[in-house]
Amino acid sequence: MDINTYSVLNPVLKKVTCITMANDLDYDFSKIEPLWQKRWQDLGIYETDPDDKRPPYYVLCMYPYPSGPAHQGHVRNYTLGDVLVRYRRMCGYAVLTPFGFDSFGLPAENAAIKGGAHPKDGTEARIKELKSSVQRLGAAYDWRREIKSHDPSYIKFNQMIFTRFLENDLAYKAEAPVNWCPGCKTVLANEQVMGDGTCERSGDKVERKQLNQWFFRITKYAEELLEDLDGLDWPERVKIMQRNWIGKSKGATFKLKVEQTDRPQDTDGCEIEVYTTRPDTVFGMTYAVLAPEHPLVQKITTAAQKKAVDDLLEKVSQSNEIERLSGEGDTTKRGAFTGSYAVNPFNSKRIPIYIADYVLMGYGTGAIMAVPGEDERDFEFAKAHNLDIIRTTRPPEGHGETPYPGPGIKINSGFLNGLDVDAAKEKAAEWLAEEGAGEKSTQYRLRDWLISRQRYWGCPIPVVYCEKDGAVAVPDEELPILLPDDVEFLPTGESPLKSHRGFLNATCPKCHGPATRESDTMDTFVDSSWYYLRFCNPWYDKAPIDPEAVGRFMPVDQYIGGITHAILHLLYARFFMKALGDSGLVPKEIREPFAKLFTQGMIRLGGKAMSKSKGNVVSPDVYFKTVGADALRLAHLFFGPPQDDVDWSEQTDEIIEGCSRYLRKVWKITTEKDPGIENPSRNSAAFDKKATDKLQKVLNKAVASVTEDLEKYAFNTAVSSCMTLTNEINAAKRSGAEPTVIEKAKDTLLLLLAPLAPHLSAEAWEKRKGTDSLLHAQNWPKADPAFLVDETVTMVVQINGKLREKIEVPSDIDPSEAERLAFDSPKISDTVSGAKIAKTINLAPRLINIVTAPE
RNA sequence: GGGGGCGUAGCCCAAUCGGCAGAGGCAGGGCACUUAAAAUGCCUCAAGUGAGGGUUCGAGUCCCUCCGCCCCCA
Repeated sequence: MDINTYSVLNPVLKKVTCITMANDLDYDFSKIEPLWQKRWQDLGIYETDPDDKRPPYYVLCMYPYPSGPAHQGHVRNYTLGDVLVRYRRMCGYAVLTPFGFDSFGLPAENAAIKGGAHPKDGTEARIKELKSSVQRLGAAYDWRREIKSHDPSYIKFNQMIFTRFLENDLAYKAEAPVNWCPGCKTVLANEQVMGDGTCERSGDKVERKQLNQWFFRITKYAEELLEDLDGLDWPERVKIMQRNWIGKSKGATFKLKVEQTDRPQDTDGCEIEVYTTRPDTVFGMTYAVLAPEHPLVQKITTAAQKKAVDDLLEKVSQSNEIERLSGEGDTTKRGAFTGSYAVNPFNSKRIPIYIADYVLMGYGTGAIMAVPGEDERDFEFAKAHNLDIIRTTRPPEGHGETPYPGPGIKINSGFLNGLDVDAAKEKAAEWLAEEGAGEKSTQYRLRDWLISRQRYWGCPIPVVYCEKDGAVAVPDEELPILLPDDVEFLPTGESPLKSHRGFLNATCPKCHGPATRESDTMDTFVDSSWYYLRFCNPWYDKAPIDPEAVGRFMPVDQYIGGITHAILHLLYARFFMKALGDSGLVPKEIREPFAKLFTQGMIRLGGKAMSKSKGNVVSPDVYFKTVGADALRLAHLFFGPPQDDVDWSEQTDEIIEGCSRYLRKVWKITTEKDPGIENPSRNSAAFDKKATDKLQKVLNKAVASVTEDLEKYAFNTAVSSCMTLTNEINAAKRSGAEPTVIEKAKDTLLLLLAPLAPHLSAEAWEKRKGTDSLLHAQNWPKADPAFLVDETVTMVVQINGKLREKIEVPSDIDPSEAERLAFDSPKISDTVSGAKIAKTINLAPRLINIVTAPE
């Protein structure tokens, strides 16, 4: 036996961790693991074809961005997926287990700007690294199906989908405010804007700017996206996040006439449409507020107020939404009077019109009626600007001066007086409809999906602009539009496509005149919104998606990924499923892509999620070398419930070492020669019956509980059950249990470990059964129910809920007999004698609780 | 500010429907093996469940309040 100590310098913990291991010459994981990885690949046992007769089962881990070698977050994700793949395969399913790379995206381009490799070369190198760590982990994939977003064929079909969306009015171009960094001269995604409103790269103050951009009409599906959540087997918190994101609210819209301006000729007949979720509070409206971006602002601002309004507009243009809605800062400086008034249609009262930063143009109508008596923010604003405050709901006793948004009886509300809030909402909406002044209205917070990116490393949007025909889609036969390779990456912030003549010069498909190509590329969320469909048949060349293969494999039976994608990716993919169906690209019946979702917990280090961008990555490589992939995988499963976060620390290294130790123990037990088997002269009568029975019981219970645990993804307890069985095999050997049963227990242990520690169990199995028998092609073991029930159980006897006695009773004991036994036992009879018994809770054979009556 | 989650031995975590607080691991202690150590095997130690209140015959589990940590939205 060799002993090696490896020193591991953990760059973030700034600490040297020693991993000590003994190399049992037989269990040489560094040889076994690559060998089995190659064998599974060569045998193709995880390759599934459409004509497979077994029932299909689609397991998918989220499409990773190739950021280089894997880190522990990847390890966890692919380990969870692989356990399910191998388990379902042993249960008799034709498992579809593809893998691919979300290979477009900003980091590769930023690296090129900083003087690194061309995004294409850099990305391909990163893919190689990630793929190699994933393969070294031993996760089973059908690599024939590999997809990369930047493959010309994927680009072609991505562009085709865009064209179909354009034809079906699901894609359109419009002006939209974007985050603009004046330093980088580029548009930023929301997540690139820091909390204080500065650019994450240059630190410049981010501005809002209007740009003409491409959108996908996801709002068309707002209601369906909301309703279909109910039928999904997803974590409730993800569904809640999506519901909140879609943000459905019911209310009413109505118009306020604008009056008393200093330019009546401009504003005559001018109206402001407002949206409210509380039409019952209309009589409490004491002012109205427009968003600073509202088109009527300039028109209704009087000469006297112009300076105040312009100052506010200037201030607002420099702040982002988070600042605007945060409620911090001096409220008096966050709004300005326009000098004009509006008329409340309910009571014909004249109210002042303000503009304020807390009203956003993108939500509702961009204008609100302000009810400071019932709304916190309106209240603050009214106080600061000395505006009237009228209550319209009677607050509970002792509520004080503050606004009261809750339920109650309407007051100060004309014809709504005396009604409760809900009835008043209805009645106010009815009144609006009768008067023709407004109507009931449902609003969604969800906005259309802006897919334009002023960047190089993404899928080009297949459109050309022609002086005569305007924006024209590139015909399918001219696709793909590929990115030119001969570009320079300069830190100007401008996409190199914008100045690449060869790329920009195009011919209009309609008039064949000169045209300019669109230089924006697509958001990478587009690529990841349909890759799971392409996986069903990645060889299909007639269309982006093979409807037949999709019909067979979709929806994804188990989708696995991080909670970080709870909103955007999952919502976009759900939208795509519906939009692709309505565009005729997939069968219309499949409306949801992911039947079941599992969100794994984060791996954290230094309080942050482990990721390359945060610079706190711990590579699995050192563990592959020191303890092997199986031990690392087992530890990831054993850390705790897979949905919980894990803090990477010295403790995790200790757990990994413990798992390594455990696997060496398994190897020793399952591969050693047992003398009992070799010596046929010993007959079964000589063996310890009790120890044999005990092993049978533990063995079958382990099968039952591991199966149950795998079904509910309690991998930590599944590992624990395997450890219990292992310990029991050792105990059974010591106490002389029947060798045939011991050998059966060893076989079973390997079967149970097959999904969890695949390499070791496969090798040990082969040593036991010969090269013709492949562990991972075996059937999943079944527990014999005869061994799952115990003949006797320990019955607990309580007095007033406190444990007083334990009695061993037959498990099928008659309840009255059990009660008699309980009362007859000395400890109980001593305590209870003389006391009055109020009642007895009889849960024989598990528990009896005797409740005494107070004296 | 709103929404969601978590809190059990020194540590990571178990605990079906509310029914004996402990399955497993790490660390600690002891024993065996060894010239010795490592490795291995066996044995052993440990909290009353963040705090307070409520419901109940019985609460880690259900309800309320508070504390601490994390995530999402604003």
